[in-house]
Amino acid sequence: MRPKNLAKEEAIRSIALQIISEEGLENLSMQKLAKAANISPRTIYIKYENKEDLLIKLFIEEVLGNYEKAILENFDPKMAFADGMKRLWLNTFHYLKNNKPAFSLIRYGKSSPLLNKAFQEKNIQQGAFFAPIHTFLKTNVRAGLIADLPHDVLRALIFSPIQDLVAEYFDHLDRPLQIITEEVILTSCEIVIKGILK
Amino acid sequence: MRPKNLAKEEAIRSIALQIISEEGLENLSMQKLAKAANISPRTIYIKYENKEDLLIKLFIEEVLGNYEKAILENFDPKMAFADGMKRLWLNTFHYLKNNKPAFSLIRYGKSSPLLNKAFQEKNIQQGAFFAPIHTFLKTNVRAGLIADLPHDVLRALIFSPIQDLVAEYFDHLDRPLQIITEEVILTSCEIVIKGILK
DNA sequence: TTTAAAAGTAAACAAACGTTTACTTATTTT
DNA sequence: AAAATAAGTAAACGTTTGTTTACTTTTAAA
Repeated sequence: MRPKNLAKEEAIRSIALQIISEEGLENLSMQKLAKAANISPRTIYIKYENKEDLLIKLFIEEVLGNYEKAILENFDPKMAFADGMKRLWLNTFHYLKNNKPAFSLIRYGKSSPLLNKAFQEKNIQQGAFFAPIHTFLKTNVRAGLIADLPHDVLRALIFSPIQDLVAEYFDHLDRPLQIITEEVILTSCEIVIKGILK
Repeated sequence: MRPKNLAKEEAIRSIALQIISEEGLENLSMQKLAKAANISPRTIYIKYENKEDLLIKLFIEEVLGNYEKAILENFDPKMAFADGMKRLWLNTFHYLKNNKPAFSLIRYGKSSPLLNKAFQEKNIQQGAFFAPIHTFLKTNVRAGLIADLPHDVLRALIFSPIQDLVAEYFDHLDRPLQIITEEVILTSCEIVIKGILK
């Protein structure tokens, strides 16, 4: 039998992300994607059941999977709190800043009911994404080092600013004065650490 | 001449938001909207040039306009820093929690290139949204009370957590234990204040 | 009371949509 | 070398898309 062309699978994913990033999820169509990837629409349906299946797999497996791997690089839940935080923030900053298409779909993951629902289900059924971060926060709460708040609340306090800072990095990209630098990220991280430490 | 039916205009806006919130921006169509609002598609085009115009006006004028008004209620840039922060956080929490359709479109404003671009342009050309907050932060930076960082960075540090907490409020709505309460919001606000104060 | 004109409707337009049908190509196994 | 079969294509399916055309209704002003 004929073996599948992995380059075409990769093209489907990367070009879908590119369209979403440049034109928006609401302007992604199967036919546009096929044309841009230089394949027949039918080829997409070999790998994916339908458009929703494509979007969900792209989001959960491709984007969130890679994002998780990148964020957790050189991170260990047993690190000292401030060190762990800085590692996570810098990993997030560098990965997202160099992967705008992935970042775009991640943002849609919080807007689109389809993607948000898929994320919740995955998070409940198959063990949470970013489990080491869960451990990290729990450990530091138990050690009495940081505020004793539910995990989801801590996550919002600690990681939403860095995601918004990356968004600002992209928004300011074409302006003369680039304000979101690694130095600003580290300063911001220290501010967040200061707030959360008891 | 026949006067325009304001109830129909209002229906267009509120039902559009409802569809976006329940089915996603990517599933809003002019025909679906017309049918749900019990009007002819043509009627939408009396008030709006086209679909993009509708979305932009809905986002900028309707949603962000009301959001701004609600957030700034009983707020004064001259308030003490902690008081101002708590006022802004509580206003945000109460308004968004009671206006899920508006919150949905606000989230799309950070995902969708169309809406994000419209926001940037409006923010630059016609004076910034949330100008009193700008003043508030600037004043407190100048007074040496809070970290001296660019306004956009301060905004990310201070307001992205509350928006994410509201998202979690909605995500947890149907679960037995509601964790995002006003008490949690105030505790979180104090943590953010502690971090940002010099 | 007629008239001007915007508001509004029902139905239709071409184009694009998600998806499938009918078929060809390429490769492994026999 | 033949048979089996998944990968892949080109073209089309019926539906829905955003938008418009042709027309009717409703009101304020003349």
